[in-house]
Amino acid sequence: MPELPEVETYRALATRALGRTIAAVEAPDAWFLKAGLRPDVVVSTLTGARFVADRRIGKLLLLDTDIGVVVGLRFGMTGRLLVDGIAAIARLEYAGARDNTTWDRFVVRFADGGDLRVRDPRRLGGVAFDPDESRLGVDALAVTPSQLSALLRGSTAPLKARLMDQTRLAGLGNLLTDETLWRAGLDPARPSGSLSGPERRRLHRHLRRTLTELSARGGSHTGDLHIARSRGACCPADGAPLDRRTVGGRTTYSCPVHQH
DNA sequence: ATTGTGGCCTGCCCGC
DNA sequence: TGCGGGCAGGCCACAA
Repeated sequence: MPELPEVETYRALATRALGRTIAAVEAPDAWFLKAGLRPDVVVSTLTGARFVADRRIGKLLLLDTDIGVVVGLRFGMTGRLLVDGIAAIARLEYAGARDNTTWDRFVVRFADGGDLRVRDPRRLGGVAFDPDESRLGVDALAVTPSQLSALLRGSTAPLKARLMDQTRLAGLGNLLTDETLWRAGLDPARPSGSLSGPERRRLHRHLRRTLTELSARGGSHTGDLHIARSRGACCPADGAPLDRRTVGGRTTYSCPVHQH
């Protein structure tokens, strides 16, 4: 599903859409529009405008326009971005293999004939104008060791829940978090504030490494833990049967032997 | 304020 | 072969 690496790929693809005049907008699914946005408002506002910058904070893709409005795109767990018929990601975990234009929830047509579209089978994503960027924490790709320590310190919430709290750290979803904690040898259910200094530094190191490695491999579903889980239920590191639990309200896989 | 829970949405997989 | 229940998780509203 779209976590930070996928949305970063979407952002790079969206660069193709910059500077092109918007000739038409289709918002066929009013439910997909968030924060009170209405289809007629989306259409009338964006028609004639142009995107001038692409940005990303965590899993939120931001497209600045030349009229001052910022278009915020969220992709939920099955949303994909296509520009000029090019998909940033061909197939998405959990999203199904088929392509279907009836899943296009938001389409921007350019005067030159191309288009930008959000294709989301399960409709868990959304489009908003001027999303509140201050509600998102520091981006997981940019977080410093001291920032990570600060957001963990003093909290009794499970480590996994804290790392997935988008208001504190933006970009990690279920798969990336499980993979990072598995690599760092940390129990997802540990109280966040219980980590020692060395453990926090270890977590930071593995967070960075996991993000860059999985991005290079092709996405948040390419982690060693995730791949192993689909084959069997044994830890790829030490062969122990993996634990399957609910932590922070999410299905969680971890190794009882090397994660503490 | 912080932490926890349930519901939204729908394609797909499994068992009958 | 068809059917139905359960599952997946990002995000938000709401409860404690």
